[in-house]
Amino acid sequence: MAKAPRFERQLPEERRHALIVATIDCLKAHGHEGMSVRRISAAAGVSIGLINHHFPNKDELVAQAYRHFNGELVAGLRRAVDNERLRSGAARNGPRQQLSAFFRESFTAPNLDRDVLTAWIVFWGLLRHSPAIQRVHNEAYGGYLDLVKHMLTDLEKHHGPFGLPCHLAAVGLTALLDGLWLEWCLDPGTFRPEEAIALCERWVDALHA
Amino acid sequence: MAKAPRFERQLPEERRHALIVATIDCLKAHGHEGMSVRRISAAAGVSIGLINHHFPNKDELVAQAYRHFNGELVAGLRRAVDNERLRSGAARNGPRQQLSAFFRESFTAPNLDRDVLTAWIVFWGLLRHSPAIQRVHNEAYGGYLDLVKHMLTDLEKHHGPFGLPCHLAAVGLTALLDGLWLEWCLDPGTFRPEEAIALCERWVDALHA
DNA sequence: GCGCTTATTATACGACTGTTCAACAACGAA
DNA sequence: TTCGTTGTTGAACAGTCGTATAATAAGCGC
Repeated sequence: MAKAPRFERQLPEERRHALIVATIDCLKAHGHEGMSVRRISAAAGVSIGLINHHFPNKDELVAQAYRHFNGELVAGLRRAVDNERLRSGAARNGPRQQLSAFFRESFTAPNLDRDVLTAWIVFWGLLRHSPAIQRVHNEAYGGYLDLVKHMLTDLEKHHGPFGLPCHLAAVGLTALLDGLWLEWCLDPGTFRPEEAIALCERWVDALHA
Repeated sequence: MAKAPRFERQLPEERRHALIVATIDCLKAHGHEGMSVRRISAAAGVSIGLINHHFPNKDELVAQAYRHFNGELVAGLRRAVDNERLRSGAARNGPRQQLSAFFRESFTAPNLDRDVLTAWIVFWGLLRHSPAIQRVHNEAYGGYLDLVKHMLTDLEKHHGPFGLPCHLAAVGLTALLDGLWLEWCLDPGTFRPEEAIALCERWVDALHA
């Protein structure tokens, strides 16, 4: 009877991805205390030393986890918007409907999740002092703002000019979105997700004035 | 020649306050890494053990630092609003002008400060898992929301009804304020503080529609 | 001056941190 | 089967962490 192998070798790429996913899980579950090589390696089911074999140091692992985390979020939102754009049906699926889809996606699972905020807070906390996180942030967070800005320019093209510069409109809408999302995650009892969506809808409608 | 005393005894109340202030300084300067008894005691100019003499444990010290931190913020904002209310001059100082003063105060020093966000992020990060922080949060953060809600009810009384429930208006305004403030602190290059104020003013003006 | 209270110090402890490194072993190639 | 590559392990290292504890001394009442 052949003895079972004690572990399975994997391609560096796969293993790195597994470690990144485990890192995100740990940050969502335990916040800042989850950002330790021992918790992460345990969550990934590997030994402690493997992290430093596949990543130069812990900061780089966390930075790549931030890239993946932000990428998944933006991809999910973009997918929801595209689905709305390509949807067939009676209703017209113009820029305004796409924005509504964006709002709905922002304020439903898996985005509206307290654990997600827990991870975000860890990344925000690292932003000031970790160059690796800063590098990823500059490249990744722009994608979110571009998505919002693109939808707003489309809206302005179809429904007439706003009462304020498009850049400012994007700033204001992302602030309202992030602020509502933050408030709800910090204290879900204050208001319901549908109310947050309604506030966003109202804000967009007030642009043409 | 009498030798100088090696240290100065202080009343527990004074020492506790000094330690709380040192804690806030450390959190603003170093984020989560500043939340260590060694850094805090060094910043306060005392030995390590003194913290556990005046506080049952570190969590309690941080929680009281949170209370003081939030209290100072709310007090500063309230003071700015009251100054506007009691100001003599040609312009009428009704609820609308008080809101403007509130916005100006929110988006100028010492409130609009990246270091302040650094401290906030630490507190947010503790909120999920530290009962001590939760206790303070429930009692302290309500003061901020009450302030906003009170100004909005005053405004509604003087300038006619809003197009949405007052509770929702307060939720939306605090979200917009916090979101703008968060965005600016994370990346001050995206927009100028005056633009944030303008967005808030515009949001309030759009309430009567 | 002496004595008492207690604020304050400094050390020690065990637990945890990130990183290094030598030994191990899985798995394809020859 | 044997070899070589290298993904993987786990112990060891030097730090830092929060807390407990004993020794110290400042400052007040007498």
